Amino acid sequence: MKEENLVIVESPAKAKTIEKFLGNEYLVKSSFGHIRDLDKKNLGIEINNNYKPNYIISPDKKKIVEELKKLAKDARMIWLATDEDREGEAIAWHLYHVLSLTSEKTRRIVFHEITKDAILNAIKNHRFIDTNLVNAQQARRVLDRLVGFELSPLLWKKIKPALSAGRVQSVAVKLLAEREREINSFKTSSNFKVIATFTKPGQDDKIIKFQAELEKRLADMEISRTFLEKMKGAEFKVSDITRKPTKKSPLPPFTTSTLQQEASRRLGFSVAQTMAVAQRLYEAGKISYMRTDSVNLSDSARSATAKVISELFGKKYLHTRNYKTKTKGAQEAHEAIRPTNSDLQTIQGNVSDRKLYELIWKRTIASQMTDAELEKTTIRISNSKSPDIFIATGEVLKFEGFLRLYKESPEDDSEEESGNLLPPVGKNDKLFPEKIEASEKYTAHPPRYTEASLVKKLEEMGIGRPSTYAPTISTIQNRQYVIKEDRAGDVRKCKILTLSQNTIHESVKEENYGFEKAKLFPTDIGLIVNDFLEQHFDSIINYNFTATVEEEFDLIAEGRVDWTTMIDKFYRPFHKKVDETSKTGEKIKGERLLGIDPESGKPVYAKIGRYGPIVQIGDIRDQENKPKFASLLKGQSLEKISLEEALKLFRLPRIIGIYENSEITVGTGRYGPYIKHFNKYYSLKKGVDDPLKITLERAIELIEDKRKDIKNKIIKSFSDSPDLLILNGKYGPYISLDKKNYKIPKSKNPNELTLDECKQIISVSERKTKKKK
DNA sequence: CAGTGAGCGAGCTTCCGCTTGACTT
Repeated sequence: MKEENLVIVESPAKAKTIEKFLGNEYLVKSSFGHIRDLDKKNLGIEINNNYKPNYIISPDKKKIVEELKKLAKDARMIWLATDEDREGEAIAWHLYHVLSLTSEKTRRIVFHEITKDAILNAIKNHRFIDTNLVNAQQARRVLDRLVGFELSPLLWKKIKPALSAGRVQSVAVKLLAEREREINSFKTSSNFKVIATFTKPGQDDKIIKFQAELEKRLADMEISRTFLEKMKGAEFKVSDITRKPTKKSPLPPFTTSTLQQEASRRLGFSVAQTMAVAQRLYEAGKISYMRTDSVNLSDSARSATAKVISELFGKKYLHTRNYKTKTKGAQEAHEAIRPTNSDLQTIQGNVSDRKLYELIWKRTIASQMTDAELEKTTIRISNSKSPDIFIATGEVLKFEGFLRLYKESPEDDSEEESGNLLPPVGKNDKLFPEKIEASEKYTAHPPRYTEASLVKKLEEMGIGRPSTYAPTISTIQNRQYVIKEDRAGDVRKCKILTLSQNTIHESVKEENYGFEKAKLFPTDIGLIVNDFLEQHFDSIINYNFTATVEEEFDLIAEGRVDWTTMIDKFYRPFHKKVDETSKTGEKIKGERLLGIDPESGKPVYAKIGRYGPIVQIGDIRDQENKPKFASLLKGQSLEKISLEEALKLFRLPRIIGIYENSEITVGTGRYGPYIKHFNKYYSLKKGVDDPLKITLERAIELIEDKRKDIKNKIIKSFSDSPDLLILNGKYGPYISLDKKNYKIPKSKNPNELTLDECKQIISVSERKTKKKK
């Protein structure tokens, strides 16, 4: 009798696992997350009916809901086993109503780990749906909808269509905008770092070389020179030695956010890629659930881990521990991300799957290993000519502990890098400097965010959830508030003064700096939207907003505040502000006057145009001479572009030469820089070609490349009908005619299609699309 | 994937959190 008991969880993979634990009088099904949501067609909330939410069954859930309805009807008892957090409670509540359940045949159960004991225990301790917690979720949902669906249309009206704003995404953009401006206003300075290289005879007459750094940095070149002059003929001795034992503890097992960070740092994964791989591993039963904010391991997982450590490394390396989460607002409905089978060090599968799995395995095992023990030695070195002190530090690993398995940073992996090996010295030992070098060091601006470091920051601020980190990062890129890219660095000169053999030598070293790899840059639109929101809706995108409303959601969950009262208090002033802002002022274009064009005497502006950032010579109101426009190039921004750079852009389009008796021109259009030849367009390679500098040779190369590509793309053409082509596209072969594309049935070989067959495929598909309409 | 412009004004866009597929022309 499988129909006796119906258990509903959120994830199908979880359902499969649980079914194994429970006897066959239990049928375990999943809801695939939320089954209902606010109506998307309008606000989905009846403002004047005490904020009554208008829930509708999500289109992609209709099938599963029908199935669950049927099963629930036949079952004797329904166990709602969704996650024990706000969202999980709401899912249970929606199920209860949508499936028309009754309190007699419904039980609410919860467990935080998927083990037999945990589940049987949950069944014993069943309860009923917590309405207060459900109401806290409704408040969360309604608030997010109100903010998103009132602010977004305001942006369409004031800035441009299809933009968006929200409690989470707008804060993410704000973080990037603020950091970018910090970087723009950062003034680089330099000072001099002084390093002395000493030699000391070690065991077996081996000479040990080691370095010591001057305790303070010197302000400039002249001061450095004076200092080195003073060091000529100075005598050095050890004035003090300290040895201090230190410990390094392992990091806790992975949460969604820390997994994303480590996979980014060590494997170079984007956050979306990490989640896609983790999802595969989860569905294959290799790892526990990958969307979690908990660092907790179940008792059984911990003892399995302990067994592995004892077997692989011995008891000496075992130190089981419980980690406590420090994350604000963590709901801890699941375990940490861990391997389901601790014995499995690696898995079959593609490279990414294997690498991510091994990372998870190592981190989990290491979390239950002993601390690493180190000894840090500090040698202070004084000299006869000045009171200044040189300091040499070195670290020796006494016991590797968890480091045997999991190095803290990728750099730790290279053994010899671990630096300065110090010689055995005693107090008052004399030391002889081989050379002393003062080299110029520049201060660095605050780092730009990567996808992963932005997630980390959001998590620290308690904004967003494990299930939304990756989608949020995608959203701000899709809206083109932010672009992820590499940017070329620059070269600068570092002055070096070297004292050796009693003479001072001056040299210059070139240093690369400022190279950015896969960093997030706010775009002009991102900055303008952010400024607009900051100006009018600071209270919403303020870093404290989420924290404050979370406190209120907690009060609702405790039954101390009515959720509609809370929403009303928020909505009234908010909506008033939206109305006011909507009425006043005109479109925001981020316009900036750059200066006067020396040729025409007209003003030059930078602003957002219909298709993105542009520069403009002349006024729009000038009826006789319409203004001239030019698009900004990649890497340029409205905020930073200078008059000189702007004027250069007007040199496009320009003719760069003749090829095949026809002019080649270079310009920039709405899709970026291009070259034009015979009325055909060829895009320039992003990040490689500069339209202001491109040569005729390179342009011809691009034209020939594109011609080759087109040739390779054509599988078949017909002389009777030159417009009809069989092409090789991203999704395989297809037929192209009059800018429309048609799918080739799987049964046909594209190489053998005749013209008549093609025409038939086209007419069949035309008929189909007509029918749809 | 193809496209390389700049006041005609239709109808559309959008939030955050739960969870996985379908299959591109």
